[in-house]
Amino acid sequence: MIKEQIKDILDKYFNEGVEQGLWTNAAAGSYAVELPKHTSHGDFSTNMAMLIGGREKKNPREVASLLAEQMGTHIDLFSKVEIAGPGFVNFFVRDAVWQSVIKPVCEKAYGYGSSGIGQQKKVLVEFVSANPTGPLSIGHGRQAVLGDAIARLLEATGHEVTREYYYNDAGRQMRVLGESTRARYMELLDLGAEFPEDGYQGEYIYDIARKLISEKNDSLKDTADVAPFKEKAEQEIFANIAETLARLDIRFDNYYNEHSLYEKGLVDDVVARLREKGLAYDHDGAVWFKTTEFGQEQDRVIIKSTGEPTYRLPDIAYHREKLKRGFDWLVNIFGSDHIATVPDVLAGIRALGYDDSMVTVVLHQFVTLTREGKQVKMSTRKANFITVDELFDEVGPDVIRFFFLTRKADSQLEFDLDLATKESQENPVFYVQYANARLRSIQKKAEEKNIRRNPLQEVSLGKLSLPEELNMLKALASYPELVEDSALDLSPHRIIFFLMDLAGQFHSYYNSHLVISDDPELTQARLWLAEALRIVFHNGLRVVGLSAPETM
RNA sequence: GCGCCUGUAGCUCAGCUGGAUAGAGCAACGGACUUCUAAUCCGUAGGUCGCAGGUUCGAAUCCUGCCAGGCGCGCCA
Repeated sequence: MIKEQIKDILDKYFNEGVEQGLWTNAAAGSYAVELPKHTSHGDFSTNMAMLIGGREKKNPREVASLLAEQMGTHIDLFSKVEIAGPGFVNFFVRDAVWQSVIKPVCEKAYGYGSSGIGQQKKVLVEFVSANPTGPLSIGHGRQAVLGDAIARLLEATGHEVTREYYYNDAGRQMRVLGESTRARYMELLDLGAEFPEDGYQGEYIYDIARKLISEKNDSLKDTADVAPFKEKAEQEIFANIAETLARLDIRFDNYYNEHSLYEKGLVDDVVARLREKGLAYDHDGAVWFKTTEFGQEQDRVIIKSTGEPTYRLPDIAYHREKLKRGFDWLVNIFGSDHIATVPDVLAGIRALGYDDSMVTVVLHQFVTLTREGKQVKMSTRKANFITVDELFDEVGPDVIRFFFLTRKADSQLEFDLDLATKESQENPVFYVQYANARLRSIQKKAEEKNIRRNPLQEVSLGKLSLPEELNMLKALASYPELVEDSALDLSPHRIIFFLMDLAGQFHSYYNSHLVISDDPELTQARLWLAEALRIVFHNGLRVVGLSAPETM
C-alpha cells in the first residue's frame, strides 16, 4: 500500500515531465518501484531515471536529481530521498509511516491480506483428477496440496472458486481394476484364478475382495461380468481417496465424471462442430483433428478406427463444457506427464470459438522418491509407490502441506523417505507455527499480569523504533501485495518463504527484547506489534491451508 | 531427432519476471535457558549462479549454442 502510494506519485511526476517536454513517454509502464536488498539504499527505489536516460540519451543522474527534488517534497512520507549509483532514486520512508500499518492490520484482522482484485471472477480449479485405481500417491499429494493452496489464494483475492475433480471410470484402466479385483476374490475363495498380467498388484485389492466376500459370500463366483467387481473397487477406492483428502483438509465442490459427457452428447457435439468448421476429417478409418491449423506439427486422432474416442476428445469436450458453465478462468493443475495434452486441449477450445487465454495450466514436475540414497521408481500398478496415507502415519497434515508447498511447481521435488520422520520433527513449518504460538503466549502472559491493550489511538507507536521492529512492520505492510502476487501467479510457495522469513525476524527479536517490560508505554506499543504479527502469521498460514496453533 | 521443465553453498531449495555487495533451511564447528515457550537465538565456515558467447548503464534472471538430469512426443490415459 505504501509502495502503491509511491508508484502513484511517481506516475504523476512522470506524466508532468512528459507534458513539460522534459522527456517523452517512451519509458511509460517500464519503470518500477523496487525493494532494494540493502538498507543503505533505502526502503524503496526506482529505476525510472535510468530508463528515461537510456532511451533518450539524457544523463540519468540529471533526470534522477530532478525527480529526487520533487519526490523530496513529500515530507510526510519520506525522511530522505537520494540519488545513488548509476541513477537510482532511493526513498527512505519515515518510521511513522511504517508504524501506522499496525492500524489496518489490526482493524482488518483476519481479513488483512484479503482483497477484491479478483472481482468475483468465476474460477474453476481442476486438480488431482486421479482415476480411482488406487490410493493417492505422493505425486497426487503434491498436486492436491498445490491445487488447494492455489484455490485458497484465489478465494482470498476475491475470486469465486470451484474445486473440481475430473475422473473417468469407463476406460481400460478400470476394466483391469475390475479384473484384478475378481482375481483376488477368487483367490481368497480358493477357487483359483489367473491374475491379469497388467493387473493392479496392491494390497488394497485384497482388502476390497475381502469386503466383497463378507458382503456377498461366493455369490459372484460364476459371474461373467466384471462390473460388480469394478463398481465395488471404484466405490471403495473413491471413499479412500476422499478420506485421504479430508485428512489434508481438502474438499472438492464437484466430482465430474467423464462418462456424463457422453451421456449428454457433448462429445459427439464437439466432433460435429469441428466437422462443420472443416477442422475434422476422416482418414484411415479414424477421425482426425486438424491441430496443424493451430501450430502443431501433425494432426491428431480424436476417434480411433474402432469408433472409440481418444482421450483428447472428451478432454476438449470437458473444457468446452466448463466454459459453457460460465467460468471466466479455468485453472488446471496437471503433472508434467500431461504436457502433451495441453496444446491439444487449447487448440480444441480455440477451434470451438473460445479464447484459450481463459485457460491456465499449472504443470508441476514430478516427485522423485529416494530411499537409502537411491531413487525408487513408482508405479500404481506395481504398488511400489508411497501413499499419502502412509506419509500420514509418519507426519501430520501440516508437515505434508508445508513440504510440498516449499517448492515452486516447476521444480522437481525430491522426497527422501529416510528424512520423512526427521522432517516431522525438524520441518520448518514448526518454526513458523512456533512464532504464532509464542505471540499468543505473550498475550496470555499480559492477560495474567492484567495488562490490557489500550485503544490504538492512545498508544505511542513511535516507540517501535528498533531496526528489527521497523523491518517487521515493513514485512507486515508488504503482505497484502504478496497475497495478490502469489494468487495471480498461482505460486503459493511465495507465502511460505515470506512466513519463514518473518518468523526468523520475530524469533530473533524475541530472544533479545521483551515485549512486556517495565516501560508501560513501550509495552503497549509492542503488544500492538505482537498482535499485528500474530494476525499476519495466522492469515499467512491459513491462506495456504496450514493450521495456526495457539500453543505448541 | 523434436517440445516443455530444471541446473544457484556439501544436501534440499528461494531469488519479488533486468538492478546495487547472490539468500534461507538442513548438515559441520563454537557459544546462550533463575526473565513473555530453547520446536528458539548468537557466532564461524561454506559460491566460477552448469559451460561459452551475446544484448546494455547493469545479467543468476533476456537471446543463441553446447553439456547434464527429468517429463513428454501413440488410433494408450
